[in-house]
Amino acid sequence: MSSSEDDTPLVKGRTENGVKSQDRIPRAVDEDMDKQLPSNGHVEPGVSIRMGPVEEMEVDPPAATNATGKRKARSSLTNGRTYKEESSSEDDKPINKRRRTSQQTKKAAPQDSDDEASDVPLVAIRKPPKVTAAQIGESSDSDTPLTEKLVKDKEKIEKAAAKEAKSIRSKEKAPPKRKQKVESESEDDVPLVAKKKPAPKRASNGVKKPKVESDSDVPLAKKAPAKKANAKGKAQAATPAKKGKAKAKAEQKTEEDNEAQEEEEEYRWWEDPGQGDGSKKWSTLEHSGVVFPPEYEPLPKNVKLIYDGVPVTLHKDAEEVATFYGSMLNSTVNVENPTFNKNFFEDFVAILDKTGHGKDKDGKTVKIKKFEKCDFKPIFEYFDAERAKKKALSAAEKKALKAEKEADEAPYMYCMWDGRKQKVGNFRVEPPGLFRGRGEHPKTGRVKKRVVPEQITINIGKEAKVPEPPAGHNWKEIKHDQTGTWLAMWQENINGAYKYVMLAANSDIKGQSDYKKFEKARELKKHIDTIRKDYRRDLKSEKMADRQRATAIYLIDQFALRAGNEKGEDEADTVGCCSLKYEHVTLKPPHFVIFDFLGKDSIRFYDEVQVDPQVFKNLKIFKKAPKTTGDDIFDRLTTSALNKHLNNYMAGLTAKVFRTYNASWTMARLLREMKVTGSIPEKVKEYNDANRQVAILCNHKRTVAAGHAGSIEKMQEKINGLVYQVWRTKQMMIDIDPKIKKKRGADFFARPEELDNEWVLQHIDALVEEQRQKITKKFEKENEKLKADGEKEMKPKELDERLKVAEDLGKKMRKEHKTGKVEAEGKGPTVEKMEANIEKLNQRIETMKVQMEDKEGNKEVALGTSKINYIDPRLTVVFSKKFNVPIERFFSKTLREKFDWAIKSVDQDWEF
DNA sequence: CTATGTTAATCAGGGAATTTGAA
DNA sequence: CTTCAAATTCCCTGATTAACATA
Repeated sequence: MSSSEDDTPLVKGRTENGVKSQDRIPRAVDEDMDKQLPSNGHVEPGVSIRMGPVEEMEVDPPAATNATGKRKARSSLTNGRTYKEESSSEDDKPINKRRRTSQQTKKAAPQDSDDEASDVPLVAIRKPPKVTAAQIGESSDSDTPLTEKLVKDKEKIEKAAAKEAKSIRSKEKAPPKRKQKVESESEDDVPLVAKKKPAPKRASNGVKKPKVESDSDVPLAKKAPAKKANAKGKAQAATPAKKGKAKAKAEQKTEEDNEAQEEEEEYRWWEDPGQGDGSKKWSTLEHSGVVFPPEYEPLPKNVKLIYDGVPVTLHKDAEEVATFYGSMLNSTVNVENPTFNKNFFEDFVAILDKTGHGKDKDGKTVKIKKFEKCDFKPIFEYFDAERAKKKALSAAEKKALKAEKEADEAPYMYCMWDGRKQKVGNFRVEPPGLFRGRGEHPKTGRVKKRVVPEQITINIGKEAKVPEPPAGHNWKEIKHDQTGTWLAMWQENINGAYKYVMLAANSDIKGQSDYKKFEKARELKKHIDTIRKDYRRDLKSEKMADRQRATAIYLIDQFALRAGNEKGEDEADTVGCCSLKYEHVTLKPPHFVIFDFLGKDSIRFYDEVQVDPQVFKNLKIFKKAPKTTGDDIFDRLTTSALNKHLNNYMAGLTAKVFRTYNASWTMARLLREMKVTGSIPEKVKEYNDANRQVAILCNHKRTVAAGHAGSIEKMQEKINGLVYQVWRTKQMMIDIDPKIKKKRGADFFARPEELDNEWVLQHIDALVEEQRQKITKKFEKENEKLKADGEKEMKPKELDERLKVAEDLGKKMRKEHKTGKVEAEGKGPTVEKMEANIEKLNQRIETMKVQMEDKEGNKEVALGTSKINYIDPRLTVVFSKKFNVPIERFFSKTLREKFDWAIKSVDQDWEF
């Protein structure tokens, strides 16, 4: 921690704007942040001005701390209310964020009480932009704060339990289904064997077939039986009685197959102490190179781009670009993006200029000048039809096609890495197309060119046979770089980015780095206290650079921000911690901060949090005039400086480790606190809830499904229908026993307000319509049958007759609604029976409500990313073992493969 | 800047869950 | 009313590749 270095003014400071923050924070600033500073409050580097004891710095008015203030601040949070009620923007806030706020504010331990408000005029508080409506979706949330919902989790479970239990029952009751599933599973696994089997066959015509494949294949098959007993024993041990017999058996079988294969050569690298400490990643490496996408197939003669009403013939290369666009007309995200269209058209015209423009049917040149005059519809329709054709193929044909493709690609799917067979990840060269940069990427829509072998560098063992480039071509270069983990590489034409062919996630090498990642995060545990202590101290450092750094680490640690490297002009304008700009952080006295910015992938990060008063103060300083919109908040901090500092605490510690650490730590805590006693589905739900909290912490989002609003509405309608049914049943009670009205009170029998007259009438109409539809459908079907049997059809009059049932229903219900009297239904109706019915209905209403809330709260949270990248898989394995839930409930097949090391390496006492 | 890994959302396809229909 | 199968909807997975972090 060489402070002199931190001290040095950074070249990178935003001096262009004349905005330069002072190296040191003059006391005056801290005490009176209002006071304008000279824009060049620059102090000679190296001349350390001691500003007196740190304590003095916090003697600012707000720092007149006391325990009361502290408690006050806390309590106002704990119930998650005080702040919420003040928050004018609450309704605009995404639902998951609300939960986040309440949960996270708790995290930020307030230290000093703070009446900063009096101290400084408020920085303008921005409301969250309305733009976000789409992202946020219609917050149909009631006024129930989600905090409360969290607290009510237990209740939820109980309610959900009914449903879940049902689903178990149905599962257990349906052996055929299960069997089917098992079969398909085993079928799924078989190809693993089969996949490799066709390979040798193909070798004869493929020529390229490396002997690697067959080498590994043969012994596998031979040795397999030896392991069987072992595998069987394991499978049984791991999955005690719980499982249905059929399933257990089938699974055992497939696992056998798998394990027989995998385990044969299994290298339990996580038990190998000397593993992976050098930079040399392999000694021998054999592989077959890459698969190129198919050549462009010209459109049929009758399918053409139409320009200005004229069908035009294009040169093959230009036509290909036209098809890139034409085939994606249904992708509104792109086609309606002006930048996308502009970029595409620019590149399209460039190609046309090179290859010649279009020709009409007489061979006359048609110059393509205006995007608006291009009509790609015929091309789109052609592709659409092709897609449909493919879809319409019979299952057998599809299977055959798939098998063929697999056979062709088989040689590329695996490589030999230090003699062990390993799966390759992305062995297919990315096909040409239009670049789909996310967010407002300035280059979105540009043509991503076809990659030729001459661009591709191959990395392979010295002794290995170099894969043949396609006929008539050469590789760019052959390397034998043992420090690299890639097999092939090329540079893409849009951003000049490097693309690597590497091993699959389930490979040893990837597993090892995954393992190391989590071990590193675990190691952070040992240092986190020191780090936190230090940054809290440095929040008050008199050196601007230190103070900024401390503040940044605080944010990264507390709110899981990313590091935030600087970005170039031709990239989407997104930020992380170090690149936060003036407008991304809004201060809201006394010590709330609103973050609102676009993070990685242009995903919005919006959060209102409570921060340490000193952090609040610091941010205010960092935002001080003359800084304004567009200026860096951390103008004296770079990610590399930050990481360099972190590295002092622990080798290899960087900003991103905090995300891993906090995510896994959070998960560990949640799982530890969990004492579930319920059924397996209940436990799974609990796990998922914890997973969700981590996802929220990391701000992992997904786009709201297209039909989401609709399905929520549908659910709400269903609930309302049930509520109405409850009302009807209650009236039946009166019908049976008029005296009961007095006994139970009028309130009990009142129709809930949300079901107003208009709604009821509409509801009745809907019910009637539903009935009519049903009856009509049935009628038509019967008629069809009669016709098929050669008998004469029923007359339309018959239908009318039948439809009367529906009409009668409508009449009856409208009358009920008008009079408020409902005749008791069912045989031998009694008050008790009605009560029971109501109970049942209410039960259903409750479960549906829970379901709906879950769905709503989930609509934009993606659980997968945290599960794949942030949550130490060993936590899940431990949970699975401890609570006796099969790991399959948490990890899909691919994840089980990826986390093989975790599944095999821990027992239930392991801790993160 | 270059190079190499890691993390991330999206999309299409398919399997699972649910509903519907018929016996 | 139950059961079973077909139809439909829903949701998860896996593949893809962009976008980040880091040295």
